[in-house]
Amino acid sequence: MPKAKYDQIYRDLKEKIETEYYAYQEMLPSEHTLVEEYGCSRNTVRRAIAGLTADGYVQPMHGKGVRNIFQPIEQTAFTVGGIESFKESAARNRKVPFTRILQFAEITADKKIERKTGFREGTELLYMQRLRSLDGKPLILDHNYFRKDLTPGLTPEIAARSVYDYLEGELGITISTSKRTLTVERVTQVDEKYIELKDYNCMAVITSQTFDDNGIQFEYTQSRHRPDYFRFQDVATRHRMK
Amino acid sequence: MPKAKYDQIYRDLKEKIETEYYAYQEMLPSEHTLVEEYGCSRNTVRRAIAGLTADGYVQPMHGKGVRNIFQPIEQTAFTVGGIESFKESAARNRKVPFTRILQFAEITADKKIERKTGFREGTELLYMQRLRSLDGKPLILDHNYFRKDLTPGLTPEIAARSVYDYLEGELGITISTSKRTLTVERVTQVDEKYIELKDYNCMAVITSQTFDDNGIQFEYTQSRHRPDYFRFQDVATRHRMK
DNA sequence: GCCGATTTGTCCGTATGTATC
DNA sequence: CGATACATACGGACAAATCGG
Repeated sequence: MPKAKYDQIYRDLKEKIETEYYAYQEMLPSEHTLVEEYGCSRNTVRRAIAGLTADGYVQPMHGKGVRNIFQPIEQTAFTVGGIESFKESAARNRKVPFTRILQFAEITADKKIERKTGFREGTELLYMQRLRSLDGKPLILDHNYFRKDLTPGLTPEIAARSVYDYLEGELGITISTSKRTLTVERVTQVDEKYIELKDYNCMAVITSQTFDDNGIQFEYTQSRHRPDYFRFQDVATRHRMK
Repeated sequence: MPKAKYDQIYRDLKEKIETEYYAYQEMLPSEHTLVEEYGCSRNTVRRAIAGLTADGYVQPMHGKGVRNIFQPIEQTAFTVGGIESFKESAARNRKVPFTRILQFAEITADKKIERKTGFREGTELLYMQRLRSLDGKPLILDHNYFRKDLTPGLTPEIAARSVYDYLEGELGITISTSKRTLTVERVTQVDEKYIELKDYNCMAVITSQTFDDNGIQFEYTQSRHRPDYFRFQDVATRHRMK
């Protein structure tokens, strides 16, 4: 729970933007004004604005001001954004989540697994396969690999509820960085068996390596989504070239 | 061309990480050390490190140091990352690009286009449809909408080379933010006509709204990729909850 | 367990540069 | 040209986490 001042300002401005207290395309108050409003230094205000910029909420313009460029999004499909557990995503998308464990096993990484997951050969791993349903419809098939030594006491029961709740709540692990790759792959027999695919022959696939606050990878996941319920969102800023 | 000191340091460290001058999982020199090396203030060093953190290159650990968590990626498919023109992406993926113009027309936004693109009804637009090939293989189908008043003098000839070169070079437009949505959609007749899809019945689709440095949207693009040559990469950091 | 040294995190005040109006 | 606004940079202070003795 960050009580940092810049984070308070960040959240306050974010809410004012989301609730359209500031209109789309409107200028925010100047940094100088915000400094007086919040009773802080200019650096602190700038830090909050930097966060909103990274989120694609505002765009600072040299010499002119900071423009609100936030537009609310339509939430039809299942939208993926930052690092979230399935449970959190479901709540944000206002769906009722359900998880069914298909497999749960302890394995040791071999060369093949090393290439795929990034875990060194010989690493003790927990492997699980989970079918995720939203509002009763099976939509997502997850293949997880957790480092066993970093996730002690992880049982199928926990896996059916929320692994992240357990890791963050019980074990005190801080989840920090996730490197993700998004591809489109052919359906497998397992996909077909558990997910109603109509005539789709592809799945939207997110593979991710997740690191804790020590920079140690504790998870590798492949998450296979039914195409028509998948949506991934992102804001990019152009890096000045050369 | 940014000559900012923090950017110099950012690039220098980035290169040292990419060339494995610092090994994977190794600690970078402390901020204090870097301050002396580069002859700058601590804030400036910290700003460079913040950039590397956002890129997923390093992970700072309170009280311990900054760890290198960069791993080079295998470049088999066509990898998409930040905001890039097709030409730039092709160069980064070491492929020879070719563009064929399928359509080029001036249109006026109606209600339907407004909903899709975010451009207000009545806005004068340039619409173009382009087939992109890499190493001779047709792989990507682009549908672009540009605001006509912001992109004067844009011809089919320019569209065949690089629109971004023209906008940034000739018109002096600064491209800054892009909001992207990634979905998987069924193939259309146009897809089938121009792209060798084997038996795939889906395409990887990136839709994006791009803004200039005034926060004005000047482009809407839908970019349809052949699944087996598509790869999207991303680094996410977990926001502390509540 | 305590203490001090090291390292990163937060915040402040100020100065100067640059773009806009 | 001056006023305003954001961008960069510096230096200092204190807090919080880590580590070694």
